[in-house]
Amino acid sequence: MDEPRPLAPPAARVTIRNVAEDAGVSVAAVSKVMRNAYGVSDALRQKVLESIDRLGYRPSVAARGMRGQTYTLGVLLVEIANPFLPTIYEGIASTAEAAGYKLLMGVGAAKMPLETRLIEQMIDNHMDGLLLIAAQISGRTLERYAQQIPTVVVGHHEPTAASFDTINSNDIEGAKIAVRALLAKGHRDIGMISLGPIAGHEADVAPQREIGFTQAMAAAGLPARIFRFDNLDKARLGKLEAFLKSPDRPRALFVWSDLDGIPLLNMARVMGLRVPEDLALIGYDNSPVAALPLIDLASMDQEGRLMGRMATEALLSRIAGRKVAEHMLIEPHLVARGSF
Amino acid sequence: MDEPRPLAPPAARVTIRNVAEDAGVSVAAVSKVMRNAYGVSDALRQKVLESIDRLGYRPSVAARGMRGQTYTLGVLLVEIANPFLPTIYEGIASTAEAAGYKLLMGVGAAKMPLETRLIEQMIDNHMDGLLLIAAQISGRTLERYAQQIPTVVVGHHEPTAASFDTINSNDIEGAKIAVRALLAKGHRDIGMISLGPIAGHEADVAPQREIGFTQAMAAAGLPARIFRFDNLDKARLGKLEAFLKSPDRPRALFVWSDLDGIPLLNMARVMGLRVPEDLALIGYDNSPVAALPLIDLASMDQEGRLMGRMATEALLSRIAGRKVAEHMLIEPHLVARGSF
DNA sequence: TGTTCTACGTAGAACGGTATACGGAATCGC
DNA sequence: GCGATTCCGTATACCGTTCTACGTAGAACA
Repeated sequence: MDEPRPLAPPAARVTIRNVAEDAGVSVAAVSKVMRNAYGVSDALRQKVLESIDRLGYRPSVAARGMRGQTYTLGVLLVEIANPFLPTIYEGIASTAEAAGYKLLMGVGAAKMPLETRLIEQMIDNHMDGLLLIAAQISGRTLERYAQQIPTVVVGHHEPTAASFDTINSNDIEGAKIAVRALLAKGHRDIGMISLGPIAGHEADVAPQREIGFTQAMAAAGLPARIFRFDNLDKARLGKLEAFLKSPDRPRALFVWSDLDGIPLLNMARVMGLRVPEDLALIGYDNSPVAALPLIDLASMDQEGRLMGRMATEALLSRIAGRKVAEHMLIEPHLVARGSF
Repeated sequence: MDEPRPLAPPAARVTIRNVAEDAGVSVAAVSKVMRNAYGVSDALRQKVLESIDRLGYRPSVAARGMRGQTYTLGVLLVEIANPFLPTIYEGIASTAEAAGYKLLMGVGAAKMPLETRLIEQMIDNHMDGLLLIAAQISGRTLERYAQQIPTVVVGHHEPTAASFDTINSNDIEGAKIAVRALLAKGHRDIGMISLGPIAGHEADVAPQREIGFTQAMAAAGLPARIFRFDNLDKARLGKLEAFLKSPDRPRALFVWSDLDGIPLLNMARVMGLRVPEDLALIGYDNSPVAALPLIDLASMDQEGRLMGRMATEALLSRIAGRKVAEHMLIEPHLVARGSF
């Protein structure tokens, strides 16, 4: 064996200098062509493009970031397993690609310190903008970061935020739609399964849905019973089961998310309850599993693709210079299935 | 309104120079502390660390990447909706974090040109290494990229690759285990649902599982019937249904992935077939949905967390200088449930 | 024809770090 | 006590781009 060389130079990169030399022009000229900036003749552009093609040149994002744009957007996801993220991501990806932007993602795992580190990491990578999907961070912290980098937030209600945009499903209205659908089927004893009590600041979607639920029930002159189960509680499934078995549980349930709705429906059937006769259910997110015939869980659809597209468009316009914040709500709709 | 200012300077960044000035030392000294490089006294380190803390300094990844390391690993996922990726990702994330590396992800959407662009993007971002999860790219292309950046591939069999490592589940053995389990329950008329015919090069997991299936059936002296359904075919569900209805379909099925296994099981029950009496099923990936009592689909578990950890460790050792390729197989195990 | 524009192209500083070469002080070996 | 070695810290080149300032040539204008 030979000496422990310090990482043999791996196939030297083609740089802008090589292109300039090959095309017989200045480095700045090549840079201009890359950014299709002002002041390049067709003849020069042609020469440069040929050299770029011949040499297979790709600009270094890192080097670019030091002075100009990186044409990269950072996407921060709560957690990777969440079933309604893919549709949002689709909307983001197609819009970003059409605009010539690349995406790079980080996963926050629903832990705050990790999320802030990821945001900082994306700032450190000189990304041009940030898309936060269902992030848990507080609005104040977000305001601070948003002053350093154009930011758009999805799935986090912060309607008074000044330095970033928010795109949300109209969660209040969504809950009302679900309640009205249950009422229309003749149900009166309606409860809600929600998240909490810890994650309970109004920015999150669950409290918003609670508001809608409470209002819709009040409008019908009915009492609003809300049952909250902690997301991180390991015994959560057991508690949900105990809840189903309790004698005075509601006959119909609006469930804040299919994440809880699917296991609930599942347990109910296994316990021998007839759905919807003994227990009616409407969930939220319209996750793919809810659509399985064996599950057949009615659910509120959030138009994830549209949310993704709108969020990305907002971010691009912010990058282009917009300063005034935009806060948008998208109307959800009910996907009716056999569970209610 | 005022003039269209060119993006008001957003809260000037704290640079290494500010820290140096604040601590009264040279820029190089600060750099050394950051990289805990050789040649710093405790006293100096202390001063610098205090300044870093006071000023809230974070090094720019982009600037770092131009000469040194970025301490960032790129993770390329086939597609975001795949249910067995989260466990792999968990293994990757915990290992990388423990080693002081950050992660940034890209989603290939199972499209080759997109995948190559993402790999190039990660190279352009000066990432220190690449983790490709179930990428579709050909081995030859991978060899080329792997010479530019340390690379480890997961879920893609390429046992002779010289310039990158591969970490895989032992898909041949996994299929054999499933077949043996079906045989042990007395099933003889066993078929396999696989992917194809397009994606059919041996590097992918489905053909590997076909090999194991064929060998195990041959060992039992039974004929091996394989039914392939195209992944991208919009009418795929309809074809699966037609398959279930055909009179000579096998009584037991080994299904290459829960992605097909769950809809199959679902359709079977809806059609009134008894599982496992009329149709026995074993899937692959042990996705969370398979574990739902209403589904209760037996499935091969790939030890995703372990795969993620091993892949990351391999990548780190490659970054540290290892040049000889490693190819590892992890033994899967059956999670027995009521479906067979 | 001389002067002012405009369009094109270039040189060189800047970005924020890392790596290398080097100088001075303290320690070591004999 | 002296040269050699080790330890610590600094100065400076360098990474690959973009951006600013400027020079030059041809066109337009008077």
